[in-house]
Amino acid sequence: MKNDYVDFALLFKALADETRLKIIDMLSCGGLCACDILKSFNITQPTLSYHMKILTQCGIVNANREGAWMHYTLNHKTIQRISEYWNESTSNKDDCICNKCKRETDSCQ
Amino acid sequence: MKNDYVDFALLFKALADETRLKIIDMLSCGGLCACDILKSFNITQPTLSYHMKILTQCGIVNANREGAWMHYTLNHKTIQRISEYWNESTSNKDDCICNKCKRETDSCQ
DNA sequence: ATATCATATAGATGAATGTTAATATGATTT
DNA sequence: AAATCATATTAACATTCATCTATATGATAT
Repeated sequence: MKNDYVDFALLFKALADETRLKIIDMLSCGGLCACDILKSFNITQPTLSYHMKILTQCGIVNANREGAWMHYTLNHKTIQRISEYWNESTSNKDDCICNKCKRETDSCQ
Repeated sequence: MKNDYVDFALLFKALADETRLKIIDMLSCGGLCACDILKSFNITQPTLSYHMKILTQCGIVNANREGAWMHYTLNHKTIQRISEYWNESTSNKDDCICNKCKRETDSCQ
């Protein structure tokens, strides 16, 4: 349970940047290579590389080398997990953590 | 369009922290006051106040003073907006930004 | 009005983040 | 094997973030 918070905080951290949100949007109807993505931004190539690393390491984006190019696609499994987490975490549920907190004060660490 | 990225980056930034994710989870089946939330964490009262400010300022959490207490609830409108943004941004769409980028190279700033 | 309880603000601090220039690595072409 | 194109890594830097202690404010109870 606590691990969930850590894991998803990491995923949301990857989404907490305009550049990366735009990259995700750009990948939504198919893959692109780094050089194509770069054209749409006023950032240097190392900066893009840094952002792509964040997106790939947390599993939101897949990276595939195609010769000299890196081809990036969205990882829809992770995208779905984020969606599900958000829906579940923000909706009423029987085994809610808040009930637990009311019962046993120290159990929510 | 660009504003969307900035706005949602701010919302995801608010979600990019374990403590705040847990607070959201705790509020999911009803409201709580700050002092009750505080009991579940090993943080000081000012630190909690800081986190609540981040969550309320971006509109994810509602704050209502009830006498000496602050009563916090989830703002389901914002929560829904986040859900919709994520679904739309990560799914295929006709007017996708990537098509735009392919047509006119400089139009994606 | 004073004391107490609940919350907010200010200032300080160490750690993490986003960026760049410079350089390295990896793949393709000549 | 040398040159070139595409991408990654390193080191440095300014900025932002999460946290604390100390203090202030706001509300209730005595």
